[in-house]
Amino acid sequence: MTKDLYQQLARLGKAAASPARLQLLDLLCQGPRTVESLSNETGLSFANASQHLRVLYAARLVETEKTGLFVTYRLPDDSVCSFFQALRSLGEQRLAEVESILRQFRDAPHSLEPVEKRALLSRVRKGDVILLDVRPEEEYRAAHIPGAVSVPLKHLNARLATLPRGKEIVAYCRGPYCVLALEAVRLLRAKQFRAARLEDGIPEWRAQGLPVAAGQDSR
Amino acid sequence: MTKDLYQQLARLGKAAASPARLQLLDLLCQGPRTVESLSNETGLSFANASQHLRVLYAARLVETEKTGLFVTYRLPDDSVCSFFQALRSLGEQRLAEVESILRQFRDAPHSLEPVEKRALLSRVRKGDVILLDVRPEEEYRAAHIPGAVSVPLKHLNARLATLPRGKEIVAYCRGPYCVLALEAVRLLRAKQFRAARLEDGIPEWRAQGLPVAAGQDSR
DNA sequence: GACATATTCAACTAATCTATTGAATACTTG
DNA sequence: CAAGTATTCAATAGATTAGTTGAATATGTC
Repeated sequence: MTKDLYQQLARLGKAAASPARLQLLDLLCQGPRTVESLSNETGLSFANASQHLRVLYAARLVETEKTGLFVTYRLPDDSVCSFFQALRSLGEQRLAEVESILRQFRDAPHSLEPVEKRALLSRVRKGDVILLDVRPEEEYRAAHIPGAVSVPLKHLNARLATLPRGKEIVAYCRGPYCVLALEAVRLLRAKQFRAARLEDGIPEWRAQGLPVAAGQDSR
Repeated sequence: MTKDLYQQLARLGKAAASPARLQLLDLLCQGPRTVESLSNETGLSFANASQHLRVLYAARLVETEKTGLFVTYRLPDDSVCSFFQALRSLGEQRLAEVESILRQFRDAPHSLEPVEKRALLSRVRKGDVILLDVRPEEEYRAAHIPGAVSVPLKHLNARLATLPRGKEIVAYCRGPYCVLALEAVRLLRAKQFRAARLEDGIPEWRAQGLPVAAGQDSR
């Protein structure tokens, strides 16, 4: 009977055994997306992305919703993202290569200290700090830190004029291993803005019991 | 750079993609063991068990220690067992087949209600309840619930005479999916003992912050 | 109904994985 | 040093997986 258990759990292990599928899961942690969007974001060919999504679907790790021509893939509940984070945590503890990658992110200049996150929220509410969400807007709409402004990295240059120079700017993206916020901070500081990177993405933020909003930018 | 991350995490996924390796990890959660012991307990051939252990070693999920002819495999730290439990938890939430297996265990007669575990400890200390650890003795020595008596299932019949009839007996083994305690309870009740099964194994017990002892039975 | 679009399927090739078998290695014992 | 024991390695065959290519399917538009 317990052979069955290991057989079933191995289904999940197999689903997690491909770099492509892990990247898809990581993206879906930020919010639901279509196959086209996932293909674009990951660089996988269309057919290949679809194939991997079917594998994840067979393992019950994703759900689908069809709207007209478009199929939207989403994570069925938090357990899948929690599992992805457990896998990543294990990697951080057991694999020097993962620790090294994380170290590179953390040693990058202008990373926010692991400050009390609620203090950050408070300063954002007071207007003392501008919080930028530099992910693609569909991810912002799915979930974002309250008070954050959506300025996708690819639009950052065009939006610089709208950013106040006198205030500190904190940028975040998909989490500890995402380069978007690093890039944004680099760009902002090159233009003499005071900027820093927040390591947390939405899943990490949510896991700490911190508040999360959704929908359009309320500005 | 983040492609690297997924590549590295996929190493861990691949290690977890085999039923045989998951069973080995599950056993090692109970304590260190030799190849021979692992082979016997899992039913894998010697060479096959060794091969899978080498894969786990390459993924940095196990460590080895050689003593004379014998190689002892162990989990390097709690993160590996925590990951196994995260995988199992995901299975419980996402796979009907895993939920069904768990249901079969929970619906078995004479399973202890998820009672306050500290109350159980108290009653064991008072001598009101006899707590039996029915795993192989080497697992008991590695770690056990304080106050538990080691009576491996295969020796239970021979040890019946030493068990008091007037007291309640609670048996536990490797965790929610282990049949040893179910079998022990069945046997005990057939001989008119008052017996029940505790679902928790040592990893589950430890994860709840409950105390764990190690070494020989102190009776 | 033809055409366009989004997605999935099927077939193929190459790579990877699993279990077995027999050999090799490392260590112990007499 | 030979023999025994525990473990790992290498080779093999068969099974499974990954990515590509082209076809098929489902839906929308005109």
